Amino acid sequence: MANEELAAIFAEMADILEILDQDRFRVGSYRRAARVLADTTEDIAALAAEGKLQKLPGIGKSTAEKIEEYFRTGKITRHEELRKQIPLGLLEMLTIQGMGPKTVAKLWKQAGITSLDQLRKVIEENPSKLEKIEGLGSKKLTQLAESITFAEKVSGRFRLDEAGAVANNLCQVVKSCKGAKRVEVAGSLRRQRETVGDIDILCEASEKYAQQIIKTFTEARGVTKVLAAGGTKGSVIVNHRIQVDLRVVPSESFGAALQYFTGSKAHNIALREIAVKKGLKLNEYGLFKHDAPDGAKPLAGRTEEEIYAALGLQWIPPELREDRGEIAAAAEGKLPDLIRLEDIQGDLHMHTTASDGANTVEEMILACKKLGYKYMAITDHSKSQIQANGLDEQRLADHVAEIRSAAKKYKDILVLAGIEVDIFKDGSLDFSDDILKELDFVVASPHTALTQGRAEATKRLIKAIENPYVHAIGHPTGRMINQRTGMDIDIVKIAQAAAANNTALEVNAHPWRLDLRDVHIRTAIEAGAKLVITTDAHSAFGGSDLTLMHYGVKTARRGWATAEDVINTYSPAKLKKWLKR
DNA sequence: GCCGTTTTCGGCCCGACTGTTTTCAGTCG
Repeated sequence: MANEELAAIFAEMADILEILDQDRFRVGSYRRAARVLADTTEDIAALAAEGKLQKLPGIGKSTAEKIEEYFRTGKITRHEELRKQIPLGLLEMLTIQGMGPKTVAKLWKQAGITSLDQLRKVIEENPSKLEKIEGLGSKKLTQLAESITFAEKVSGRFRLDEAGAVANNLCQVVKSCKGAKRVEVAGSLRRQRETVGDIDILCEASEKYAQQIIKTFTEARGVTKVLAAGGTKGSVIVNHRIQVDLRVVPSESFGAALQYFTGSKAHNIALREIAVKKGLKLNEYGLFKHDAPDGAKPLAGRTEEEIYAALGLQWIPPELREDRGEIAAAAEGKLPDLIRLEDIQGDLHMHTTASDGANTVEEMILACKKLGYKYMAITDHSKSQIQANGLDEQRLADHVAEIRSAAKKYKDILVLAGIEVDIFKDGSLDFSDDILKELDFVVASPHTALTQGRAEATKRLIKAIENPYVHAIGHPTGRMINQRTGMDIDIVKIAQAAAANNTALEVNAHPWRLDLRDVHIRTAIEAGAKLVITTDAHSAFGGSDLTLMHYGVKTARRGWATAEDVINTYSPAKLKKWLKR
């Protein structure tokens, strides 16, 4: 995908410039451009062709020219030139914790080390070679060696379910400490990004308890390494895998610290720039007058709300804090009224023992009732999903009869008889229209041929969207987080087709999927498409179950979704009407 | 390299922790 390739190129140029110790503001500009390019669902090639690249924030004349060159020639001359100026192995060295551009440059220029492999060998076999380098003592070398080993074992980012479990355990440990008041998760986990790199925990406590709380934290069960343990901050590795940072802050700064450590970094920078323009200074202790002396009383800091208010902004929900336009919206009082878990009235994608689920139709009905749902749809797999025990026409007929019979027993929940029908690679479906039209709810999903190209994949999904008997497209890209990227789709075209045909696009809530993803959701809404948030549950409770809904809701919030955008917030009557559309 | 209802030039966010510094640089978030 061009967006990601371009983002990678600008990020790499920033890295190289940093190693070469060039203008740090230019480095910052390249990094911002990289982030904006990675975030946007706009068709960059089209913008380039129309000369409209500069409407993207952070893209100016020079960057626009580079992007245009990329589409014209397939490369960026400045990028190629920069790559010739350093050994490319340095870029890999830069990814190691504790090693930044200055250290990489020193190792390269003073010791001739140009790759991670080489560095590891030198530290192991001949560390005296590095002694002459200023700033690299034995402790630093040990730390670097450990970081290299750690990087080999651990793959970058963690899914929300993995990180959430670790965070909950450690929050309990911190909460149990003497003097600990509020304990909150911050960072990308609070923003509910689809993956998180590390976990940030914040604890409200007075200064006299801080040291002991940090100590208890660094000695918690599961901690396999202590990276730092200061007076207000502790940092550990849990289970040899994931880094967890704890900050202990006093009550009067708790809101400021929560805001600060929730990020994102880009959001915070934008916020602090607003503060500066107002003659103020924002840090993790509060909002101050620009020239306030140390120890001055903050203008705001106890809660996040008062900080945003003092900056002239609506409070911004964490899921929106990505510097994707939320600050301008908050300044105008135009933030969306985001969907909440309580808005969800039913689940419209789930499986039973009829295909590959663990529970019967009636068990799923009881589980949905227990969650307070007013309606539900049972959507087992279609016949080509042989490995998932997909239903053929005859078994489907029996299954539907069973659902309708069970539904009659439960008057207080509307039970829809549905199917998750496979979308083949050409966009045709696993059942004929004659079969589909007899069903109450049809989710059409791609399960195979997930590596086809963008144009083909887009055409495929649009064909399914245009089928009059299809109500929703299930996990539209088929991606599995940290496992497979799924299909590259033209979300604008797909959303336009979905809006025109009144077909909903699924936000699959399973933390392994989260598909559609946040930026797709936002684009889909802007194009007028409706969403349906579902769990794709394969059991009633305990595992891949109906309670995963909150992940989908939070992902939808990250896509700026309101309840009105999501069909399973409708009342039963409104939903019934929508189904007959 | 970007950006502008104080600027088209001259700014560009802020602090903790570590290691090796005898007063601070580098890294991180």
